[in-house]
This record gives sequence, structure tokens and C-alpha cells, in this order.
Amino acid sequence: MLKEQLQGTKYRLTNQRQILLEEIQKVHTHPTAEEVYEIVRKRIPNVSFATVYRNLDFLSQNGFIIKLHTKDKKTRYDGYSDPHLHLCCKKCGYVVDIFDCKCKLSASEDLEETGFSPDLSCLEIPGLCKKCNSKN
Amino acid sequence: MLKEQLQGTKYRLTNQRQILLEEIQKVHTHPTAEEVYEIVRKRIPNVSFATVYRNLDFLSQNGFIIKLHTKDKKTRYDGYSDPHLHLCCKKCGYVVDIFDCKCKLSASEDLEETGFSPDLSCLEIPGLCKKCNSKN
DNA sequence: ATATCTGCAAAGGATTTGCACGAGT
DNA sequence: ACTCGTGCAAATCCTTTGCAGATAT
Repeated sequence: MLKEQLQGTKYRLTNQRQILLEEIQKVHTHPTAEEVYEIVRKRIPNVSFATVYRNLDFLSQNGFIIKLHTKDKKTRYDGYSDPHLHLCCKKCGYVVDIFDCKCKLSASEDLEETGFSPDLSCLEIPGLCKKCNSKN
Repeated sequence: MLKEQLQGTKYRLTNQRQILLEEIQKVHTHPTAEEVYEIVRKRIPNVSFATVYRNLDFLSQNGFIIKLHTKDKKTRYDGYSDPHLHLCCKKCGYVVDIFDCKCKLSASEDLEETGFSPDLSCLEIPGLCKKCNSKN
């Protein structure tokens, strides 16, 4: 899959790139860069953080994975690139995928005036997850 | 206003705290911590970054201001604490306030199952601002 | 062959923290 | 008086970058 996509481009199919994509597509935990690093290290023991970051950027810029900017400072990554929504816990950073949920903005004059074009396909919905909710 | 709110608590009304809130409520630009620092420095020349960060945290935790987690790495702050939505440009980090716009989630089985309670009052809607939009 | 990619280590930027002094209640 | 808050500097955390060698096409 990655191989075909890179055909004819100047980009190369390296072992690191291939394995990183495979692994991030396996998990459904929206891992941070560090977590991805730990996973990939099991297959490529001397992989570097730089390579992980560079390839996470590369893969997200080319639509293979999704970058998530949750409330905790760390960027998280989602290997499932089909458009879907994310519920992001404000307290613990936990992220849940939602596939059959639609979000509608009731357009208003204000919105039109701003000239802003919203992209609801990658919306991150804040809230509290089950665990954090029950702690209050 | 701040004075009354702090009455009876262990927290104190310092000059820095007061001025910081005043200044952030004056501007409508969703400034970063650094921008707040520059603004406040005009009135308190030797104010420190630590104080700015500590008070921004303090004020947001106590509901006086809102913390925004935009796509650029810097946290931004909004002195207008009444609930409203934010349009956040994915390219340049520019933020627009929207007051009369409502966002509705069409609830689904999936959502209920997660036990997640969404908070749409502080939603940050990604998209492209007027400027960045026209550049494409 | 040659441009891209990697690993390493060092740099970078934003934010936090320890500490001694200063200030609000 | 007694905490809480401040300023300073150093530390921390996440991420990016420069460079020389390795690798895919």
C-alpha cells in the first residue's frame, strides 16, 4: 500500500517508514510520538526519535495517518486515516474514535462574515471520559 | 470583580494578577503567553514570564479566562470567558470568536457507549482563515 | 550514481520549577 | 505574623535540526 503510493514520487520506501506505518495502523490507542517510538523499537532496536518524528510528519502530511492536537501538550497520532471524529478527554488526554457521529454547525451571519472555512472532518470534541467523569 | 471573587479564599489580589486580567480582557486577539507578557510588561516592566504563566493558569482554572489549544504549539488565552466557539486556523493559528453559532452533535449509539460526556461550549473548530484560504 | 533517509547528538522553543525575597491579608 | 506570590535562573519536556554515513531507486 505504502509502496504503491510512493511510486513515481521522490520519496522512498524505507524499512523504518514501512514498519512505523504498520505498527501505528495496528494499534487503536492514538499513541504519542514516544509511544510510537517504544513500539517501533521492538522491531528496529536502534531506531531514533528523529526518524520517528520525521516519519510521523511525513505520513500525516501524505494522508496516511492523522495528527491529533489534544489538550495535553503531546501530539498524538491515529493510524486510521478515514475521516472520523475524536472525543478528547480534557483531563487525561484519552481519545475515543467516533465513526457514526455527525457534527453540524448551524451556520450564521457571523460565520460567513469571517471568511473562515471550517473543516469538521477532523474535529476534536472536548469533554470528559468515563473514568474522569466518575471521579467528579 | 477579581477582588470580590477572591474574597474568602486563600488567594490574593496582587498587582500582577489584577493587571494581567485587565489587559487580557482588553484585547480580542487571543494572545499567546509571550504576547501577554509583552503587553503586561508595559505596565510592570520587571514582570517575569513565570508570573505570567502562573497567573494565566490561575485565571483559567478559576474561570476568568479561557485556555485555547490551537494547532500551533503555543497556548493561547481568551479574556472573554462567556461560552462561545472558536474558529482556529490550521495554518497560521489565527483564532476568530463566534458567538451566535451553535454546534450540534447528532448523538449516536456509539457515543453513549463510550461513557464520554462532550462539552461543546469550548469547542475549537479547525479550518482555514480568510487569508490562508485565499493563498491556496 | 545520487538524492533521500537515517542515527546521533546537540539545539530549540514553550513552559515549569526551586529558591529566597517581597507583599497581601 | 504567616502564607501566598514574585522574580530570577535553571531545569524540563517535547520536538526539530545539522551533519556524516547508509540506503533506496
